[in-house]
Amino acid sequence: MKTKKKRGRPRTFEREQTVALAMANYWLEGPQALSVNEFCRRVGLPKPSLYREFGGEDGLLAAALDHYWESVLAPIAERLGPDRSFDESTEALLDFATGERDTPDGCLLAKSRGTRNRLGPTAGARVDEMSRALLDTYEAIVRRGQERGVVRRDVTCEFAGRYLDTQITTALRQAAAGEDPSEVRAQAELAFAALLPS
Amino acid sequence: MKTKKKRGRPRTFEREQTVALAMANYWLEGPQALSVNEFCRRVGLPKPSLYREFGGEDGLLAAALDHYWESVLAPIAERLGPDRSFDESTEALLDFATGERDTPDGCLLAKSRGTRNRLGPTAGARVDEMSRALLDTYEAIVRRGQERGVVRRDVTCEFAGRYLDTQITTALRQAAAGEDPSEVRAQAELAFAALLPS
DNA sequence: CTATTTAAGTACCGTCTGGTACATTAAAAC
DNA sequence: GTTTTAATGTACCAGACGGTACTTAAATAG
Repeated sequence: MKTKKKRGRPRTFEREQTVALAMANYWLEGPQALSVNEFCRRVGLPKPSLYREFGGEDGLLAAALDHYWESVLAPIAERLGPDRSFDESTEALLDFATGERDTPDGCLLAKSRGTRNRLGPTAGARVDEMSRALLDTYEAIVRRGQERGVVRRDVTCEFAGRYLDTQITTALRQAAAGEDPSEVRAQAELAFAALLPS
Repeated sequence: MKTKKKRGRPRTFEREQTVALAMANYWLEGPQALSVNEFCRRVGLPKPSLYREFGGEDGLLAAALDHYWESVLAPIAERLGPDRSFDESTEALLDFATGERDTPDGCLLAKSRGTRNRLGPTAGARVDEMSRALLDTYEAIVRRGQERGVVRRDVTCEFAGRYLDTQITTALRQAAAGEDPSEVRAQAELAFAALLPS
């Protein structure tokens, strides 16, 4: 299909770049702390352009979350695949939570989950989907660990998956709050140790 | 000393009652979610009275936090005294975090800590003091547990105290988010198990 | 050329926020 | 009585918020 020329004024709006900027800004400050006004001011974008493209604050955050999933979380989740051991997987998760990075501290999804009930319907639904996908990943990690005998079997993998989720979320929150990464990591490792066979 | 009569119009403002209402409302909704306007509207209090008594939002929250400490946390902390075993202490903490109550879910101090950097100077200082006092309590609980051999000795009691604080804060946050109390309790108990001797 | 279509961007809307000026009221002091 | 003091409460402030009407600009269609 040929891209037939459109009729009106040509678009100068760069959607991808705007979404990336939205992700970076929401990531840095948290969804509740960044206003539409402030974001438009920062990136030099007229508000009507934003509203035409994203429908409003809810749509902008949803687009930012989608981009965050595609560019940050999905690649990490993939690398937690079945060829990795339980220890390697938890190690990788802790690296993400507390490692040195050029990106903001913490996790955009974790910050969004922290204010879940103050999100719009679209962004809220995205958060729920992604949380569900993460939980499934954690559950699979635990299940493989149980099969290989490195995770205790007297808890269900669903429960242990939720426990893993809770502990990682906690570590991400601490990292975002600026706590000492080595302290955060040590506490998380202690929490993970509760999953080992007794 | 005799209470000599004051000169101007007599005061009808009830400070204690207002502080109690402020505590209840901040507890229920979180410090960031309750505006001065909304609070005054709810309790039928003119804003100038509030500003004369508390100086502003910061002072009101600080007063509410003081009241919370005196009426809620200090009585609990006292009951965690040296006559209690480690298990009894953690049990009592979990009861506070997840038990049935007539008060709001979660903990006003925990909610305030979650938004520490958006607090005013006075309320922020109160939060820091109370957090410090809690940490000391947790550390003492761990130390007694170590002395009695029910807590592993290969971690410092400072570190284990911070770990306890992290886990209790997490449980309180989950409870405030409306998660199933038995699930919250089970996860916290698993996390506490990491402190037992191996 | 003119008409039409589409995007860009100024300038505004109503609502809420934390905070306050000021007129009013009720007591004690004289 | 009048004056003085201190509390009350209406009515306001400037600024920020999410969102939008409308003018202007830039392209194609005829």
